[in-house]
Amino acid sequence: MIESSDRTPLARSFFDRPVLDVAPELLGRTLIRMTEDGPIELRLTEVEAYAGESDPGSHAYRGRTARNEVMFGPPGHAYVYFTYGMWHCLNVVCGPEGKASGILLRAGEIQVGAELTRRRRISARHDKELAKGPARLATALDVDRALNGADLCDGPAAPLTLLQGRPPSLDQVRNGPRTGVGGEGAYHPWRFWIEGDPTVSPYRAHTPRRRAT
DNA sequence: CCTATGATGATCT
DNA sequence: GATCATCATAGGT
Repeated sequence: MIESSDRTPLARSFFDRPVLDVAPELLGRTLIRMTEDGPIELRLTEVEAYAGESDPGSHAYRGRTARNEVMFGPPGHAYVYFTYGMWHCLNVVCGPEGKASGILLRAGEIQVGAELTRRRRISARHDKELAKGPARLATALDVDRALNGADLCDGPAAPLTLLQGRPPSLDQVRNGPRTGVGGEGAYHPWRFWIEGDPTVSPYRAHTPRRRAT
């Protein structure tokens, strides 16, 4: 009974709520990535909410574009973007359809398939670093823009699925400012993590780029 | 442990 | 042309 419940994908209605309600409840959930070499399972320990057109930190702040259109679509799908010329990041769309949103999956603990992730994460010195940071998480799970728009509620055989997992007790959930997000009005305490978990990434304040010479 | 910096390209102005 | 929801590395403490 408990076993079968653990393998149940999160219902789409779980995501069809405001991001700030969904984000803390994603902690402890299991993300399954089905690869050609086998499944990888990760327990989410850190996420960050982006509230769409009203949020200066959000990719959707300036309205709908080709890149961010998935953020405006139905909840329970993946929004994947490419950044800094090298990295991918994975978000979950939630909220009512038509209202842009995203929750950045920032870190997690690899529970199944660690040997598959180590191939892509050569520089990780400890397994706790395999998915410690959003681009590391995407790299470990072999996520790129081919998965942009993927349905996360389609069952464990799909390329990407969110399961119910093992949520932490509420007194272990913390929140604080978002990492690396700058700009006027962008400072909201919308980063959520499991306190004391060794896979949570270190906080980094936003630092403006130096101008090119 | 820490901070500073270069890598690399899509996106938007 | 500037910005960007980042990471790995080098070198100092």
